[in-house]
Amino acid sequence: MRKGHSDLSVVEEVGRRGNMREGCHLKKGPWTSAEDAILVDYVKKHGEGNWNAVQKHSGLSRCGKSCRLRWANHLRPDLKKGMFTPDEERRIVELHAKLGNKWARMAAELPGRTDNEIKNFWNTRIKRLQRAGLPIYPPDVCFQVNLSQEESLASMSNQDSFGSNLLQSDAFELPHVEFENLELNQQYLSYSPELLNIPPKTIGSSHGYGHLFPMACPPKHLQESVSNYISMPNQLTDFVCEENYDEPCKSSSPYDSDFSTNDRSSFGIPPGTDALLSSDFSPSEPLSGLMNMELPSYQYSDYQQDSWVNTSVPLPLVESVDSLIQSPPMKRAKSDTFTPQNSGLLEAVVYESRKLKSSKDESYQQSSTLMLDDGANFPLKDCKLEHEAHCDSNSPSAHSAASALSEHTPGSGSSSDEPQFVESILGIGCNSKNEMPNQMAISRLDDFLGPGQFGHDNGCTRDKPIVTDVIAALLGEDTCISSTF
DNA sequence: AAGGCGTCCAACCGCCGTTGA
DNA sequence: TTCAACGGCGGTTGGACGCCT
Repeated sequence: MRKGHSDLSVVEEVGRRGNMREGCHLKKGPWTSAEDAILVDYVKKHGEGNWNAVQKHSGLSRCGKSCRLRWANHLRPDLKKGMFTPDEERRIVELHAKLGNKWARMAAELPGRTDNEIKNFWNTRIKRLQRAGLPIYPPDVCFQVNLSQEESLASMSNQDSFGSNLLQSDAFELPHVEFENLELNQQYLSYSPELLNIPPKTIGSSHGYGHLFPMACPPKHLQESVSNYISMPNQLTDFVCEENYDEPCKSSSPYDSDFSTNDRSSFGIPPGTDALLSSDFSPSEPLSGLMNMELPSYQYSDYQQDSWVNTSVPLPLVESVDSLIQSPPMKRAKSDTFTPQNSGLLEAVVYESRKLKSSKDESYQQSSTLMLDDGANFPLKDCKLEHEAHCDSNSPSAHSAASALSEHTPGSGSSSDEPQFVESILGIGCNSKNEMPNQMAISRLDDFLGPGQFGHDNGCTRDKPIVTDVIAALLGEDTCISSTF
């Protein structure tokens, strides 16, 4: 019980809502110990459930809902009180990566914990990470989630020949990329946590999660060392390689040892998951302020469509990478690489005008990127619209996709969002190389468009050649880039 | 000491699915 | 089949508290 609430007000319940009857005088506000005792006594005698009867039989001036909530969150004998243990925290992160904001389901997996507790924990954690500009999922969690989801995806798609073929192939083959020259591990390890812009509380509180997260603005020398690796443009600025600074980064798995394959996960986005459908995400950008917190599992930041441009054109110059790296992320988000994603209408207009201008001025490669951009717009927009009419709103992916469509479109419907749309489908927003083998990308497109829609007879069929061209172009360049390393 | 600010968390709100009459 | 009651769930609110200046 909180202090200072002895003066509980008795309020007239409007009776319009829920199960409250009109005219009933029901208490609101904090519960007193006397009320608790009454409720406990009642439940002991009658068991849980039938909460509206509590008021009738026990004289409690509380609505059934309130009784249920009180019991479930505070009076249940099996409740575990106190701070979350490190294991529990980790479990919550994993579960959230898998389930999204399904607090009740998460609570079911954590004996003695309530959905409210977990929700509060998550929300404060999210806020903390947001402030620090950090991704919300640690790499290992992302990887685990990805693995499990890949497995379930594989089993689910047995009936779908298209998907099945993809999955039976090396759809999720992780390209082997080596970074012999990359001494990032060592370099990162040499940094003490205080170098990171992470509040000490964050670092310490999550037992390994806080300091695991990338920082928004790494130290200059780190940026410089990182900038040598143009394969990892700005993402690297945010990357902290492994869970513990005080231990060398171990290459316990391809995932762990390979930046190029794990960088998506490194930024808190489980690869091969709904996140790819729900939105583009940007590991290279902090999540600060712009992240949609509701996203199932794979919260995303709504910007960074430039990253796909970065990866779909030939390798950027080192200088440009440097400039990217050395630009404070938030500043960059509003600078010349900004997108209207989270901006106002005015910015969307400016973005459009710049895009138009650049289509005239830019070099072949740049313009080809824009062509990709625009080429992708067209068919996918059609498909998108058709899909919206067809998709099962109950399906998580459909929901995610719908979210992506709606939430990605500030001021609703700026076509400049379409590249992001494509990007989000293909999952190349954060890092186009390696992690997205061609077939996987197509598989995701198929997922997005609906089971079997892509590549089958459906409303999008007429656009398929264009779509595939776009994908091929993207992936071709992807492949090209990845093979460079 | 006091005010501002951020964090925590209990409780409420409103929507939705289920159930039973 | 319809409708109301109920219960579950996720989002949001607002007060207490602690830290900082």
